Amino acid sequence: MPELPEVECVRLTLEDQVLGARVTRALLHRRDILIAPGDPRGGFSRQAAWKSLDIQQRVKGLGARKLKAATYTPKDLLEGCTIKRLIRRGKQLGVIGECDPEPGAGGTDGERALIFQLGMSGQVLVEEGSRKPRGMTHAHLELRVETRSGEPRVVIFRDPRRFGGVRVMRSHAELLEHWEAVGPDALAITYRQLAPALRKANRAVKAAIMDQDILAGVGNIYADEALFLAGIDPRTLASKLTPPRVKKLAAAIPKVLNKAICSGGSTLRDYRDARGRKGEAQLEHLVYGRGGEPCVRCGTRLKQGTVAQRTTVWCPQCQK
DNA sequence: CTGGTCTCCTGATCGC
DNA sequence: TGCGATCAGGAGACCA
Repeated sequence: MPELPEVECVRLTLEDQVLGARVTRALLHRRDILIAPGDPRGGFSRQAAWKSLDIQQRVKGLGARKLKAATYTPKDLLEGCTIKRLIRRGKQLGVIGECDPEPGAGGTDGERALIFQLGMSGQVLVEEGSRKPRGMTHAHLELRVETRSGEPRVVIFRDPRRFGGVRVMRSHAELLEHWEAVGPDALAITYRQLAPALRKANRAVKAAIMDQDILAGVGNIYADEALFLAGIDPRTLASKLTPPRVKKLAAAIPKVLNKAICSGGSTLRDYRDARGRKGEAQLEHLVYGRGGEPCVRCGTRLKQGTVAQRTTVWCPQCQK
């Protein structure tokens, strides 16, 4: 379940593997993973997409369907583009492509961008070779690329449960505009940014820090970890937190995230980085997944319950 | 408007 | 060994 550290690990691996590579072909194997610009959940409704599913269909011509759909061209999925930048905000991964110049025209023909949202089970993988490996299931988008040194590689968006998706952005600027609506990145969160948002939040602090509009990047795992580190009961009303406690929390969040990045992210079930490697941050979880076990700090039995509709573990002694 | 609840989806795991 | 039930959870839709 990718949260910020896992997405950052994928980003770093992609940067290493395919920065500067040219996308020779974009293949969409499943259309309903696309999220249209401006549309909350895509130009293709999930049901309509399911009924009209065309396996291995090339992107071109999708817009001709009688769905209330945005029209996508291969270029929109970066075909003919060079991968210029790999950026991240919260749990979202942005790929910026610079398009090849049109024949006869000077300069380049602008930019295209994709945002990968991994959801629960999404992966972005880089494989050697010129096409997706045989037998790989749930590979919804395939970008065949040629690296700067001429090696064939393939970037694959794979997402068994399809809680994730790929957002099509017409330009780098549109991507940045989209991200402005998201909260500040959790890795660089400060007390000054966090405090006003929490003061207004009339709900459990755990729900508040998992709200991507308040803070981008914290999910269920690291919410529990950060709250433990800060010594705050996850059920505490966010608006009732005193400034010193918010300060503690603002410090704890980047701390747990950074630590997890250094360990390669948390692999609980199926998280892998872009090279298919597991992370090891799960070995360092102090509370997540440890309900009923003794607190590492005081030995008290860790409590497990539901907060903000999520399984939550905390120490009744250390977290008030 | 805010916050709580429902829902999407598949694979892993568990009890019998 | 097989199989149904249960659980996992990011985030948009929906509703009070």
